[in-house]
Amino acid sequence: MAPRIALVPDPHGPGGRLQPLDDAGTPLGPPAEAPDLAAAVTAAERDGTVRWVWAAADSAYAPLLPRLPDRLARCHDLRLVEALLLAHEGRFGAPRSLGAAWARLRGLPVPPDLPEPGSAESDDGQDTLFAPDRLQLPPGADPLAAVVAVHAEQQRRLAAIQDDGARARFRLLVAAESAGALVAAEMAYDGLPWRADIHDRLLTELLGPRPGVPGARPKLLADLAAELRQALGGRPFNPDSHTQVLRAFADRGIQLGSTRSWELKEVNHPAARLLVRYKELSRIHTAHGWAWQDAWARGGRFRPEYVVGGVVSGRWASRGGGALQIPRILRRAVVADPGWLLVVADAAQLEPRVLAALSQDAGLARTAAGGDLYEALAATAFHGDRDKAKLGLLGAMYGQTSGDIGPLLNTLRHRYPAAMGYVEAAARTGEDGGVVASRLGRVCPPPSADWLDLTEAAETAGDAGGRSARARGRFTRNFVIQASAADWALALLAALRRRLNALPVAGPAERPHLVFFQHDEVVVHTPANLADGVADAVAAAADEARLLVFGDTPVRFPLTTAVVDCYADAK
DNA sequence: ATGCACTGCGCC
DNA sequence: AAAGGGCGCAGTGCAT
Repeated sequence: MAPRIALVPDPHGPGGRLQPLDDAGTPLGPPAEAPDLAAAVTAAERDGTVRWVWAAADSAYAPLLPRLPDRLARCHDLRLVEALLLAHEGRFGAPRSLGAAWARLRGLPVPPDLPEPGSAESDDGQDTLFAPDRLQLPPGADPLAAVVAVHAEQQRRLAAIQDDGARARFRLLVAAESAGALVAAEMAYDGLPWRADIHDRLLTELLGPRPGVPGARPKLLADLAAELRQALGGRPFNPDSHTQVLRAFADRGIQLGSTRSWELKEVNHPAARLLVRYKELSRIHTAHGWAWQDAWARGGRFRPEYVVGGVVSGRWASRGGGALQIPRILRRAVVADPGWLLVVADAAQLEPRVLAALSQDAGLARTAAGGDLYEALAATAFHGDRDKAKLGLLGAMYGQTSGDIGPLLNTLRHRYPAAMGYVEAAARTGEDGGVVASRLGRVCPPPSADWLDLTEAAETAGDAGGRSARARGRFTRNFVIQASAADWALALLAALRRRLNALPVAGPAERPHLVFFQHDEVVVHTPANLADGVADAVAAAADEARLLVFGDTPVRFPLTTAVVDCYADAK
């Protein structure tokens, strides 16, 4: 049984080609033609655990999903791994497609990555040098040979990492990132249960009935706009226009610095209250209203596209539908199918726990060894004031210096020197133009050329350089934490996915599956009778992630888990 | 008509 | 004196 198999689907039709490999990526025997790729893949998975090697999940796995009875166990996603390796090797942002990696290997001109479909620069068809399949291989190149060659080279680059611990962690990152590719493709395929009728009822309550004319302002929103106009003297203006709003308020003698809602909330005038309400409702209408439902949530499922590694910190991004910004109020519409339940689990206070584990600060680790970290922190260092403890720690992690936070930071520095030293060292590295890395070795982007110009000129050109340096310090300070939290979350996803696939079920249609993932929170859609088992699996996966990513640490990463019908009932 | 910068706000 | 990290998306207003 080959431990790895390179896989290339035929661009048209159900077939493909397979090439068994050893762990170093060396071919074991000749390639095989598979007239039915899904059947061949399924048969290979029955024989034993395979790590599938492919150019990218969206081209190799997504088309296969509808035809697979079971989900694949493991993969090595060349595009994602290429990006991790390039950053690790100090070549952040170099093209990462199969064709680009292959061209680098052969010393040929490297094709740029294609812009994402749907993005502004996306303009297919003018590319004659490379095939328009996003792999960016030149016409005539053998995709399977390229996959095999690039994979072997990636394995060589991974093996070349000198430090044993760093190499092991980076390999874990490669496996976890690749597992993320599986999860993302599966979640896009399965979709998040979405009750259009409930969504519609919520919108109608908040905004009034759906306007007959698309784009028209719903009744309650129009009423609010009219009230607002009256409150400001009756002259018509567009409440969506910042400049017109500022002018309308100024005409009544109210000087606003901006139209931000936190500023409006401090203005003692009826119009300010109305405008805040208008903005809240208008946002729901424009961002998650009927047009959104038509575009993204049809057939009982919300189907966004997830972008693994879309954020430099390793967090996921999404394309379309604002998947990672679903307003809390609309979570009412996320309801399990009849006979099914949602298991919703989120990591409590993930980032401060990550800081405690990263820095190995004994004192902070003690506060992170159990339940409420902020409570424990408050009891130890802030005379029981939980708000202060939370504010101070968040400020330390974000690089905040404003407000009354100075004394809190001083307390933290005194009590938790290792933890504060850790983030401050990361900030200094960033201010000096260096790069930092997550626990598993995801490396942050280097400063831009503009940044270097600006900071080098700082002494002569006033404060802009210094301000820019401090901004980069805040970025690297936060990066080490946010990216290490993303490491942990990816490990959690991978472990949870494996555990879900191992649960005994009557058939594929009865299998619990991940339907949502948002930085530190997962949602599993499961047949009701399996919900307890799923909850146990999530808890076990969280502890497994802790051990994998942070090893022997007293810090715990507890989950808040709820088994519910409706997502909105989870909190 | 289309692109871009900017503002503002939803989520973590 | 002020100084909070990361995103996606929609709307305005100006430039082309």
